Amino acid sequence: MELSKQYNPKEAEESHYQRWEENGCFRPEINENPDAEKYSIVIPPPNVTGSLHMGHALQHTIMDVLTRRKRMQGFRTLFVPGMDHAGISTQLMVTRQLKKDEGKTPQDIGREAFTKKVWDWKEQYGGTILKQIRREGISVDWSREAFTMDEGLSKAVRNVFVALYEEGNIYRGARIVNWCPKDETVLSDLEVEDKEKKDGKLYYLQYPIKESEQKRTLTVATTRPETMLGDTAVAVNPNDERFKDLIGKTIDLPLTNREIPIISDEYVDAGFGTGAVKITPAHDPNDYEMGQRQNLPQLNVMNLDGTMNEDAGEDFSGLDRYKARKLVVEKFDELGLLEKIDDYEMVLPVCERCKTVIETLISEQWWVKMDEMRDLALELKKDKDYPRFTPENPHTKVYTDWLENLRDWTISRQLWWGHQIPAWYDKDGNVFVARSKEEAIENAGTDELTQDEDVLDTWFSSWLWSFSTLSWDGEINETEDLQEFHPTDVLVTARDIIFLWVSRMVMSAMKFIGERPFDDVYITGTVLAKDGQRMSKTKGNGVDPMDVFEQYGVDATRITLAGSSTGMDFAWRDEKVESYRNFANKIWNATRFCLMNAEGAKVDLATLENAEKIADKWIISRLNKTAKEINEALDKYAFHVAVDKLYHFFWDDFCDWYIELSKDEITAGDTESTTRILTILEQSLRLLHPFMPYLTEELWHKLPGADASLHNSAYSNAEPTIMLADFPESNAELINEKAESEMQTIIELITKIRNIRAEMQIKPSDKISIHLAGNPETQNIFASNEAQILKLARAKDLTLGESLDAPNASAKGVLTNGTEIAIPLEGLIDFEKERKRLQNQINKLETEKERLDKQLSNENFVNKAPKEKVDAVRERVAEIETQTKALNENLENLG
RNA sequence: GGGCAUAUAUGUCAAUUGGUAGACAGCUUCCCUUACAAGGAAGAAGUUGGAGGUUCGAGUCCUUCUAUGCCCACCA
Repeated sequence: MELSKQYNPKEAEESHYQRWEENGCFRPEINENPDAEKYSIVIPPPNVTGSLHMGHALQHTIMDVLTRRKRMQGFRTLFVPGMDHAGISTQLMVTRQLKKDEGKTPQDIGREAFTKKVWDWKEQYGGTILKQIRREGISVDWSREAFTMDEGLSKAVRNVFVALYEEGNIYRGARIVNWCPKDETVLSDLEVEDKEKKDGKLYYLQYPIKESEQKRTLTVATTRPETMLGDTAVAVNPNDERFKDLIGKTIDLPLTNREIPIISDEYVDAGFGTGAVKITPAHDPNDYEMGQRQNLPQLNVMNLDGTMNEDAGEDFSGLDRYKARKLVVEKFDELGLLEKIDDYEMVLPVCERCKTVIETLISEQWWVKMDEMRDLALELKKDKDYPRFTPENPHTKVYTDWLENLRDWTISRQLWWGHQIPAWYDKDGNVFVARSKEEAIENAGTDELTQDEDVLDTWFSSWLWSFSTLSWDGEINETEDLQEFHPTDVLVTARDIIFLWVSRMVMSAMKFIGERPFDDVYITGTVLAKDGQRMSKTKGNGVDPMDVFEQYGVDATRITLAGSSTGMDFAWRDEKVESYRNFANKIWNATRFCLMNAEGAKVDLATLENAEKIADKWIISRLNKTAKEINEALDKYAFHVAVDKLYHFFWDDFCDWYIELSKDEITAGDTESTTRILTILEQSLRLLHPFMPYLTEELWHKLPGADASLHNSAYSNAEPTIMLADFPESNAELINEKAESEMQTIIELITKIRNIRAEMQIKPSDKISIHLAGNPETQNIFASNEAQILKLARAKDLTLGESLDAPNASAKGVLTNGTEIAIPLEGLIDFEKERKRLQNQINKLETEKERLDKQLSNENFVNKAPKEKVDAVRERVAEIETQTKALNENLENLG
């Protein structure tokens, strides 16, 4: 069988996924071991809007690496896929589409028709996402795919709502809220973003004080003059001497016919602005609170679309808020009451989705009291230390701090896309919260009921995700999946939803399941654009993972992402994927080489245990050590360490040294050697598989002897696939430090000779002679590897002895263990060049020795540092002395 | 305003508990050697942002400064 010279990812990516899926490899049921430990992960459901971005690819890769390794280790694994209906975003997008296609608004076509359109939209774009998830190669169980609007998950939402309502943890009430005038819905605090406004203004308005003889005024400063129409007081600090006499007096509020009191409140900072604050309880959160304290009336002057209402007065009613602002300022100017306008940099709250500046206003909404659930989550962290964050810092602290300051959660949204609130009203406005309309009718004793128009916040369904995806719906509370897979093992997600989602999942699971939703939380870094900026559509600096898949292959992309995953943010670089694309090609070609010579051999694990030669013992030791390091790294979520070890093991140890050292035997068809190299290759492919599933599967099937007998025992009856092969664990007995150090000496020798050849500009085609002088043990090592040394150093003969037997006209060198090297160069040697070369090496060593001598002459170091550190320095000094001595002699002998 | 993180070779990033700094890409020289030029061989390249301190020893710990980023809170 002959492989092509280059790896073509597309071929490998074409068929395997479908086969894995059809064979049930992604399902936990494939595991036949009744006692298998379980491992489960639920995917953070991507929004049905848009498509997957690099952050998804990163998270998904990491979850899949974890899952695939555990599966190979024989765990009963479940990786649940799904999507989120993403209320506001989706409604926003479909609304835009509707406007574009038909020039209509949702109201024009009505609730039913609109939601149908959203479902169509969901089918289309959701379908794209599902395709993309498949392309990523992640081993999710599609038979358990979930969507937050599914029947079961919706039932869970209703039951949770009713349960919380019945115990008084959900209530309806008018409070000050964040309102998006464009989307015309309430937003929770977490859905509001800050936006810098550089050209902001601070307006100083003079308010006339009633019954003051000299027409005194009190100046207030505001960034939102239009809200003065809703002012119901002016507040000053009680200790502010300037205004003490004014407290209790009243203001004739311009542009209105209202009279408002001047009050005192500790909240006012006398040192800021004018020291007097206009108070608008209906349109500012701080003013709202002061209003509550001081019993001030709330005057709502705004409509829900951001225009002013009748209470703003005739002149303003119906005006857009910004036009109203302009008009208020103009009128104050006309009245001679506009003191000044200052430039003022400020931060404006905007809607996270549509970026419209939000308004704060009073509105009747549904709320969840979080106190009890918050305490459950805090106790879980305090008593059991769940969930454990990676990286621990800063997430643990941020998480607990946030919980400690948690406020009630606004859960209603004025949208049509989502779970409609299970509350019904009768003619008199009495509310009946129930699991269904029938139940509500029963409770109300009438069927003249109308359901609450609003839907629930998207997060009110996704906060149940860890268990609602395992078939819990609030009626069936004990499901097999729940029993088996909850709590899940780890949640892998991005930083920005720790509060929105992670913390809420903990609270809901503690409340409704009575246990944590996951043990660990791995927070990935952000994938930044090449320029180090955040990727964004507006900047156009985004990189689409699908394009990268197309160009470099899925596997190269996956291992790039995993290799970059230190928990820190990192900038995306095409060069990085390119080097892993090359790595994939390297793996392909190494396999190609092995297969070209595999006649009569097949994978046989026994060949790992009976190695005689140093090189074999060495590579087996390296393999086992690498397996150990990879397993340890993955246990700690140190993905970059695992990738680094794999890369260097495969490329440096296996390809550059082992294949080269074994080449003669392999090409000669020595069956034991070919069997062994195939076996080591096969083990390497297994280690690589979680990162590079397609390539490794493609190659594995080409290996003779790769069949179901290599599966983990939990999968003996499954169709052969590397994804069910036993993941290599490290066998401590096969880690051989002696072989590693002997091999190191051989590598050092060959490298040294190559270095001499390069520096002395010996042509690659010129075969040299090598003279070596060293202790008997070293001589032995070299003697038993003579053929390989000759080949890799491009030499014709090797002379070994206790002392050097070579002409003066030789290039010389010395190894760390004191072994001397001479390469005769009759006529070719440039003595001046050689002298320089030797002197250079001596200088380097002496610089190092000077530093070490200084350390050793420091009594404090010798006395206080650990003995092994001191000994190591002494040993190194001894090595340097031997080497410099030999080099100096060589230098002298040059004449 | 508060909190946190980051600053290491030209670039992007690593560096387990403090033990004297590595990878990839790029660069220089040589080689199409029968797995791979998406390759092989050999190299050059860093006062670890600045300044102090603790320590026998600091990229790592402490203080401070500078720059950048993130989060939280929002004084009108």
